[in-house]
Amino acid sequence: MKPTRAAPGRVTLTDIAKGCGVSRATVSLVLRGSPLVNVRTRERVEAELKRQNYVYHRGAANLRRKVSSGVALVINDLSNPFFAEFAAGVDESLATAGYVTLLGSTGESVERQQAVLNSLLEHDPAGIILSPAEGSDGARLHALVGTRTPVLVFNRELDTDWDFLSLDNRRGAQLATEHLLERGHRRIAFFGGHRDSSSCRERREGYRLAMTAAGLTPEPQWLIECAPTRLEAAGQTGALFARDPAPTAAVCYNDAVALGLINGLSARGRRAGHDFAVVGFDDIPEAQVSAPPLSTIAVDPRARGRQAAELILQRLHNTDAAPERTVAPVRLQVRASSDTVSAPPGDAA
Amino acid sequence: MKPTRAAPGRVTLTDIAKGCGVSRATVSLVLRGSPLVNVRTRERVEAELKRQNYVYHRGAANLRRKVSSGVALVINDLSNPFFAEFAAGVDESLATAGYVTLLGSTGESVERQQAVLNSLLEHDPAGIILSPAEGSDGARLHALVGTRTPVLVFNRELDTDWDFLSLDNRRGAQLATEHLLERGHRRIAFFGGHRDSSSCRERREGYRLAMTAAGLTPEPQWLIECAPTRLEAAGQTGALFARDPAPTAAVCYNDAVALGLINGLSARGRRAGHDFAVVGFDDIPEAQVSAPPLSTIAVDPRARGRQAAELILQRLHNTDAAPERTVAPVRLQVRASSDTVSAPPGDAA
DNA sequence: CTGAAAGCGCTTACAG
DNA sequence: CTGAAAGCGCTTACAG
Repeated sequence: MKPTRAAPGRVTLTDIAKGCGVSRATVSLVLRGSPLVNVRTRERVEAELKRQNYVYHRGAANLRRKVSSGVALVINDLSNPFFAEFAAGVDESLATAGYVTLLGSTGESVERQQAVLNSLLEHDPAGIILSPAEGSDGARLHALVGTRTPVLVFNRELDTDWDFLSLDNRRGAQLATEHLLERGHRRIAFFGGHRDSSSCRERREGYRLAMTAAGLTPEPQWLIECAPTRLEAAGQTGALFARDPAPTAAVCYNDAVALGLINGLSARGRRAGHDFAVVGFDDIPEAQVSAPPLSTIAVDPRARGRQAAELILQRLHNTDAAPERTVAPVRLQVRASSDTVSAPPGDAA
Repeated sequence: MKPTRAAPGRVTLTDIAKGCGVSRATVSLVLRGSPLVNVRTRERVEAELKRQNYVYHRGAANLRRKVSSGVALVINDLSNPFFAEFAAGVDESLATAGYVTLLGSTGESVERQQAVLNSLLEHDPAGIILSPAEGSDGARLHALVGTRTPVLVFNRELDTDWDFLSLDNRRGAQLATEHLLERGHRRIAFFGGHRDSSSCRERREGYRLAMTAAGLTPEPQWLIECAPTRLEAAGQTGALFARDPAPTAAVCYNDAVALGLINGLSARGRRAGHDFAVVGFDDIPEAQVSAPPLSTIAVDPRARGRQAAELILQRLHNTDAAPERTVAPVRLQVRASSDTVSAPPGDAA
C-alpha cells in the first residue's frame, strides 16, 4: 500500500560537484550537454559521474522543468494478443522517443479503468493512449482526465473531442465480403459482435456496402449478434441455419468469433472450408494454426501501436490543433482453407 | 526526443491553501489523511480540492519523501501470449498495491534491454521485475542496475544474487513424459529448445528422470535442438525420423515448438495424434484450437505475474534478507488428441 | 490543531 | 566559462 523507502546513499549532483570541485550548476550543464562548459571541465565531470556511478533523477529534473517524460498506456485487455501487440508497438516507439510507458490494464472493467486513470494521472503523464474498456462513458472519462492531458483514443470510439485512431473497419469488412462474393457466394451472413459497438456497426456497414454493390440485399436473419468470444460464437452457430435457405458463408466480426464458428460448425457435422466458408477479422496468431487456417483481415496491431505513439507525441508538441481522426489501413489475408469452398452449384441467388 | 511541457496552470497545494485560507502544510496533512486536522478544517479543504479539481503530484511527494511508487517491468517479448499474460498479472497486483508499472519491452535484444533498463532506472523505480532477454549477461546487468534497486528475475536464470521466480520446468517435463509413458510409448524424443538455456536444460532433466524411472535410456538422436519457434520446429521435424527405429512420441520444449512439429508432421504425411504423439509446454491459447488440440503443461502465466509482483513488493520491505528462489507449480493439461495415439502394438522396447 | 521554514534533486536565468 | 540563488510541488519536524 505504501511506497517504498529508497536505499540510502543515492549519489546526487551535489556529490559529483564536490567530487570534482565545481558547482552543481556546472554538473547539470554537463548532464544536459550544454556547449557552454569548457571541454576540460566537462571531461573531469564526466569522469566523476562514471566513478561515482551517478544515476540521473529524471523525476526531479522534470519537476523543476515542469515537463513529463511518461506516457500512460491504458489497455482494456492485455491478454488479447491484438492489444498485447499494440502495447509492444506503443512501448517501442515511446522508448525510442525517450519516453517511458506507464502501463495500466483495465481488464475491460469500467470501474478499474476509472481507478487506473486516476492513479496514472497522479504520475503526471505527458499524454495518455487509451484503449477504452467496453461500455466506457466518454463524458465521465473526460471529467476525470480534464483538459490538461492530451488523450489519444484507440480502437473504440468515445464521445469526446480527443484524438482517435481507428481501424478501417468498414473497408475491412468490405474486403472480406467481396472475397466471398468472388468465390460465388450469394447468401452471406455477418456473424457476431454487438450492434452497439462502433466497430461492429462499421464492419456491418462495410459488409452491407459490398452486398449492395453486388446487387444483393442481406436478409435480417443473416445478421447474427453474439459476444465477441469463441464460446459465444460456437453457441450461436445454430442461428445461421434456423431458416432455409441458409447462408453458405459468413463474414465474422472477428477471429475469435470465426474460430468459435468453425468449432460450432464441426459440432453440427459441417466443416468450415468444405460446406461453409468463413472469413475472420484481426489476424490473431491462432488464425494461422487453426483448422482450417483462417482467411481474415490483417490489421497489424504492432504497427498500430507505433502509430498511436507517434500520434500522441505529435499532439504533445501541438496542443492547440483540432482533434484528429486517423483511420489505419487493413488488408485481406487469404489463407487457403476456411474460405475455399465455393457456393453450391446452381446456387446463384 | 525531448520531454514535453505540461499545459500551464496546474493546480497546486498552494492554490488550495489560498482557496480556503489555510496553510499548505494543513492541506498536505488532509491529503495524507492525518488525524491531526480538525474535522471542520478537513471538510473545507476537501471541498476546495474538489472545487479546483486538484490532482496530486505524486512525483513531487515522492521526491520529498525519498520514496518511489513505480516498479519497472522489463519484458523480453510482449507479443508472446505467455509474457503478455504475465505482464497483465504483474500490473494487476502492482496497481492493487498502489504502484504504477513502468513498462519496458526488449524484444529479446540484449542491447535494447540495456538501454531500456538505463532509461527505467532514471525514473527511480522502487524495484524491477526482469524477464531477461535471451543471452543476457548477469554480471553486466548487475553492474548496470547496481545494488540500490531490488530485482526479481523471472523465468530465465541469471548469474546474480537477485531473487528468482521460475517455473517448475523439471517437474513439468517429467509430467509430460510420464503421460506419454502411460500411453505405452517407449521411444520418446525431447524436441526443441536450445541446450544453453536454463529452462531447456531443466526440462530435459525432467524428461530424463521420467525415462530413467521407467527403465529407459534416451538415445542421443532423440534430443533435438531448435530455436523455440514454430517455424524452426517445423523445419527440424525430419531429424526425428533420421534413424530407425524412430521415436513414436515427443515431449516438446514449448507449445510453439509443438505446433511447429504438428505442421512439420503433416507436411511429411503424418498426423499428430494418429501416428505420432506430441505434448507441449506453456498452454498458450493456440494450444486449445490447434488441430489436433494440444496436450501440454499449464503454467498459469497470469498467476505468475501476480506472484512476481507480490515477491518484489515483499522484497521492498525487507531489503536485507537473503536472495530467494521461488519455484512455481505447473500441471498437466490433457486435451484429447495430440497425444491419444498409443505406441504401435508390439513396440514395447 | 495550524503555520513557517527547510529541503528532496534538479535547472536556469543572472552576475561575474 | 562558472557559481550563487531561487524555485518546481510536495512533506515534515518544530514551534506555538
